[in-house]
Amino acid sequence: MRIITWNINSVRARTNIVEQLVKTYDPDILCLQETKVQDHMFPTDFFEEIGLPHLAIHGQKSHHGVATAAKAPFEDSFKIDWCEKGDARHIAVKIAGGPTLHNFYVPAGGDVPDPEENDKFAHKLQFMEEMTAWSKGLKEPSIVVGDLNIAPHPDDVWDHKKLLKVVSHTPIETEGMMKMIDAHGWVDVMREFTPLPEKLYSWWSYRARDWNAADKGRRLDHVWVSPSIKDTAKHMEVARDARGWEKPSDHAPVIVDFEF
Amino acid sequence: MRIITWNINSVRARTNIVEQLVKTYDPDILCLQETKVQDHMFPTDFFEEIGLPHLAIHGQKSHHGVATAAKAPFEDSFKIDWCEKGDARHIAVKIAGGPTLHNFYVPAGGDVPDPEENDKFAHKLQFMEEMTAWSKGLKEPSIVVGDLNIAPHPDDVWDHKKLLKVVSHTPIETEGMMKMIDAHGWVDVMREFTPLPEKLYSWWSYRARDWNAADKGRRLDHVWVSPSIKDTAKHMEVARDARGWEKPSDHAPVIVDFEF
DNA sequence: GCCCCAAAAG
DNA sequence: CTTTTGGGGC
Repeated sequence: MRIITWNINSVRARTNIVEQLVKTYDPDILCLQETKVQDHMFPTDFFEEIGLPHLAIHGQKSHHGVATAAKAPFEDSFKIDWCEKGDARHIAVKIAGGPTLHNFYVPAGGDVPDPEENDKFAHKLQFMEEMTAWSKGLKEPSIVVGDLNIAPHPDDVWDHKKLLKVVSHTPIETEGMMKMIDAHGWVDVMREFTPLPEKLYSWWSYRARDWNAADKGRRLDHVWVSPSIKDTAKHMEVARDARGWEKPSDHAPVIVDFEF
Repeated sequence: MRIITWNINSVRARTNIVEQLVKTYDPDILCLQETKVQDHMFPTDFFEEIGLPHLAIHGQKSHHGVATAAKAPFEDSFKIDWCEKGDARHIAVKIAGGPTLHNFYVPAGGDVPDPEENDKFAHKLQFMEEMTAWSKGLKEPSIVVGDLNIAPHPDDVWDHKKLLKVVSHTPIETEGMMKMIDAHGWVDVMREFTPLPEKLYSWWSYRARDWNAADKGRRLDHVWVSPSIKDTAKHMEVARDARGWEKPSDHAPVIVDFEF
């Protein structure tokens, strides 16, 4: 079973590359973030046409929004309202004969890494705290995927020192993420297959002139599994080629194959 | 010598179909209206690549804008500032070994066909008056092309009666256009090749569900020549197919072949 | 409908 | 750099 997670940066503006991803990498389940579309305007017909007719979507106008699309029906699906903000940042599905799959879009956190001065950063930290508490209490085997907007390790960014004061790689965020991982014993699947200290990125800014040559990337996207199902993950790759497709997202898809 | 006039509704948003037009219909001179781009941002490289490297452009930010592109150099080019508004609505070129070619974008005129209530309609009427006076004084053989935003004859619109109170087909506009034609003795080339009462359109609204089947068109685009060079026009067609291309303009190109 | 622009957001 | 929105224009 192949699961792909991808921050698509508007699903309606990028049906072309979603189709290209599905044709090229053939996911069984596709988890999207930043769909930027209300549920009643979601392109359901398109997902049917590309062979992923089963949808669990949680969207809002303009911002955020997540969607999980699959070849086969889910046993169940539900949303969690993190920070009681009504934001569309999470959707969970129960995979038939498999674990529960949580699709997250964690707040980016704005520019200033100070919760006193920047409400968006405070929101990001509170979101992580709630995820940490939730991780601690979580009993059933689960998968967390999505854009968590934090690159936790020095080798998850192109320049550790330069990024220590840049939101996504500040100590309060990276240490918070490690606490969240410890709270459940989450297994960082990407790093199981590409161990430290190898560089590993999933995001390259639109603003860079030549993103590929400059390679100033960050690993903002993640796939975590409960320790009890660690060995079900058989393969991982970052589909870096998709970052170079026509009208790309600034994120690359992360692909993981499981055997449940 | 093939001349094509086309309201392109943003030249930068439609380089694809400009290329398709050039490949399909191979104009020697292409006159565009509503280029919507300042001169320093005009896609000159693109026009070089498609074989029309010689440019006379008159643009402004956001609105209006005309451009005349050709395979061969012009002998001269100049602009006229109609109504002293500084609008980019005209560019003229002297064709080597041929007449002077005037490329116009006449004001659309807003919604309410009353010059007292609607400044845009007053502007349109004043523009026509200035063009009429200019036509009267014009000595050298000339060609006028462009989006004149008036469909003068009953068979230039899909429903004459329904459009009598709709800007582009009101009596004050259609009669004004006939006066302008008389002022110079302009020969309406499109109607030489497709005589009344045959229906002839060059524009179909974006808002129509199925523009082709409904066929609620108007002839807003024109090609006129001085009476002395009437017989140099050898062929005319409206490239209606272009209205159905990918991301179309709401206007179709008008093609005229000349032998100077 | 579809273009432009200006803001806000990433 | 790229997306969204809402307003203006046609």
